[in-house]
Amino acid sequence: MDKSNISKPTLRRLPVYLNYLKSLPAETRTISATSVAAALGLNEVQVRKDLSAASKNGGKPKMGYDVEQLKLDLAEFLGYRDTKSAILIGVGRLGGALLSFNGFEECGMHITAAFDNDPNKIGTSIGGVAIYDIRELESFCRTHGILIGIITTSPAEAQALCDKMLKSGLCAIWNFSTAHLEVPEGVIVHNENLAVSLAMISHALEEQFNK
Amino acid sequence: MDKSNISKPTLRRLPVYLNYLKSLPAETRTISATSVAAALGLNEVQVRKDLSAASKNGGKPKMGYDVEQLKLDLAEFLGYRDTKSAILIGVGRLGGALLSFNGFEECGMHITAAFDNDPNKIGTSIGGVAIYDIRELESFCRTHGILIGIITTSPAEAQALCDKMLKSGLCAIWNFSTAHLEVPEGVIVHNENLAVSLAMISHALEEQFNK
DNA sequence: TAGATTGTTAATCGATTAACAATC
DNA sequence: TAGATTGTTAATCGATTAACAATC
Repeated sequence: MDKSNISKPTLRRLPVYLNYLKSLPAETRTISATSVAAALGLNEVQVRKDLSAASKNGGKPKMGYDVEQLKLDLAEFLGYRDTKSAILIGVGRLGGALLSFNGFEECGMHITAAFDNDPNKIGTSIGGVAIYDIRELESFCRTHGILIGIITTSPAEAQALCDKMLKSGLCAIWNFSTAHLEVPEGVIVHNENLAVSLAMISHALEEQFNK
Repeated sequence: MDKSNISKPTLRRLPVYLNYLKSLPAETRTISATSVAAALGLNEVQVRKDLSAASKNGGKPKMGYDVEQLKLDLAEFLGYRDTKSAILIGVGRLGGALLSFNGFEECGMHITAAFDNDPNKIGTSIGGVAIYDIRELESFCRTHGILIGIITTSPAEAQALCDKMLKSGLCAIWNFSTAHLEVPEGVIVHNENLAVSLAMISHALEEQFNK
C-alpha cells in the first residue's frame, strides 16, 4: 500500500480493475484475483500483485476480496476520493463534450469553470459549468485554488495558455491539444494523444493482416 | 525497419516524434536524434534507437536525419499513409466532437459514416459525415469494407453494438465508452480511458505534494 | 484435512541506458 | 584530421511470470 512505489503499468491497470468491479452485479460479495484476471484476460499473478499493492485491507485465502471494500480501497489509492478542482480552456466541441461528461466527479476531479474568448460563449454554461472570459483566468484560479488545467484549444494557442495557467498557480496540465508543451521542471503534463491510439490500432491491424 | 518487432513503448513514442517534426519551422532541413531527445526530454539513445527502427532511409553521421524524409518514413511506418475506413456509433457530444475533428485523415483514418438511433440526428451530418439509422449499420459496413468501429455511446449499449459491429465484418474497435468489451480472439480493441489519465494525474499530484 | 486462494520470493524476460565502433 | 553523430553491442534496470510457502 505504498503509493509512491507503484509502477506505471500497475497504475494504468488499477482503474480497469475498479471499472470491472463496478460492472459486477450488486449481489457479488467477494471476488478473487484469479477471476478478475480471467475476466480481463490478464495474468493471474499480475492482478494479485497489483491488487495487493493497492488494497489496504487485502484479501482472504480461499475467499478472495470483499468487492465493496476493494472498490473503496482502489478509489482511495487512485486519489478518486479526494476531489481536485480543475478548469477547462477552449469550449469547442471537444471542450463542450468534456464539460457535459459526468464521469469526472467519481474520479476525483471537479471542473469548476470553463474559459473561452468567444463572446457568444462567455456567460453561458455547459453541463452546469459556467463559461468565463479568458481574461478572468488568473484571478479565478487564484481565488478558487485550482490545481488542474484542461487544454482543449487548437495547438497554436496551447503553449501560451499553458504558460498563463502556470502563472495562475496551477500544478498539472491535462493537454488534449496536439501541441508539445514546454513546462518548467516539476509541472505535471499529461497528454491525451489520439494519434498514438490510431498508430497502435494501425499497427495491430497490419499485424493481423500479415499473419 | 521491421514493423512486427517494434516494442509497444517505441510505438507510443513515434507519433510524438512525428508531431514534433511537424512543429519545426519549414527551413529546418536536417535534425539529429540528439536534438529531438533534448527537445522532448527523452534519453538520447532511446530516440536514436526508435528512429533507426522506424526510418527506412536512416540518418547520416554528423548531419542527422533529413526532416522531410523522416516525416515520410515515420508516417509510413505508423500506417498513416494507408487510409483505413471507419464508422462511428453514438453521435452524442463526444461523437460529434470526433466527427468534426479533422486530424484523423493525416493519421490514416477516414470516418465514412456515423450511426445513431435518434430520429432527430439521422439524416443530418456533422463535419461532413452523414448520420445514418443504426439499423443500416451492417449493410453499410459490408458494402463499404469498413475496418474500424468507433464506439462513443453509453457503456450500457457498448457491448451489444460491439457485437453488431463484429458481425458486420469490422476488425478493430476503438472504444471511447467505459465499458469493458468482450470480444473473440484476434479482434483488436483499443480503449480510450480517461479514468486512467485522471489516475495518473492524481498520483503525480500526490507525489508532488509529498515531496 | 484438502483445496482454493493469498501474498512473497526467485527466475525470466524485455526495455532502457551505457559504452563503443563506424562514418561522414 | 577532429568532432559530431549514427547505429550496435553489452550492461543495467524494471516488470512480468513462475514457483512456493502461508492460511482460511
